[in-house]
Amino acid sequence: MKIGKLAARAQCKIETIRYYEKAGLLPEPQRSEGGYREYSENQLKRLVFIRRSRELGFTIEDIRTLLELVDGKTYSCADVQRIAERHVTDIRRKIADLAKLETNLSTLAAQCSGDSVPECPIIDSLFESAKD
Amino acid sequence: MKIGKLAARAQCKIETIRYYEKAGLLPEPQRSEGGYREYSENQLKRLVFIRRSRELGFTIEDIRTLLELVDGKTYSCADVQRIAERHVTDIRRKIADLAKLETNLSTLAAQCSGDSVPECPIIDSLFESAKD
DNA sequence: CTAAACCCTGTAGTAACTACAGAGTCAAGC
DNA sequence: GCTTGACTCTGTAGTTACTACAGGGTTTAG
Repeated sequence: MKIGKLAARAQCKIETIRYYEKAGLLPEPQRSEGGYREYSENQLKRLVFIRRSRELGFTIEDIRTLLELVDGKTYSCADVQRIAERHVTDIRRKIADLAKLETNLSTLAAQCSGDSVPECPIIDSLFESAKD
Repeated sequence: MKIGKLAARAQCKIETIRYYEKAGLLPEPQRSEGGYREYSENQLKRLVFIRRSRELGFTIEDIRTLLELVDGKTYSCADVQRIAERHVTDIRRKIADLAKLETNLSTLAAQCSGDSVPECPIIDSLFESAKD
């Protein structure tokens, strides 16, 4: 199958596939006489693996590691679990940061009068130098 | 004061200040004979405003808008509130996305045996084509 | 046989910085 | 007077994970 078909079946863009190839996540595929990339079902599986990993928020680096483990057939469940748990920790930290932000910002927004006057607690607070 | 002092007092890097200048958030300051940037206390206040806005997660574009409102002295509390509330909505969406991710990923990680065997529910799930 | 649909490479753009390289300026100490 | 070190300057390239062209070549349907 050619790259367009692969992209449609894997639900990603053609450029993204070429990007993954350059990044070393997908091996260079065979080429047709005219120089077109030709993909197999296995390549499709691999691409879906990559897409799903990205949807779970793994970085390209993480995915490279996961694929190396898979390719080397040397991976253990524990290796993968370790990568996943580090990632979960990251996500939890991000959530906590955003939650703090949300609290701060909605507190400030709630203090706004909503009037068309040039006095605004948000602006005032941004100009203050102190910080909690 | 020169850029190094400004950076120290505003708690940001020298390069960041020059970046903000290029981005149009900070006006081009006066120069000394030798060509060094010279800053006033007002410039410091403005930079702190920018830094604090960034800490609250506003984009450079948002900050440009806020500063235009402030500079034009035409801003109303309602304008600012609108920008802030759009941002809060963004943050809430991001939190929800991350929370979903966290649930998925920690469910998967919990299924891992943690053994040094090459069978792993995470890898298996990534290779599946179906998706909820 | 030609026009549309597909594919190719390579480069530049995105956000918000950060990190140099290679050069110039300034103040203090000897 | 000179040197050394700390500071600053501009300009460019790198970061992440793509996306969007430009300017070509290939394939296929009518």
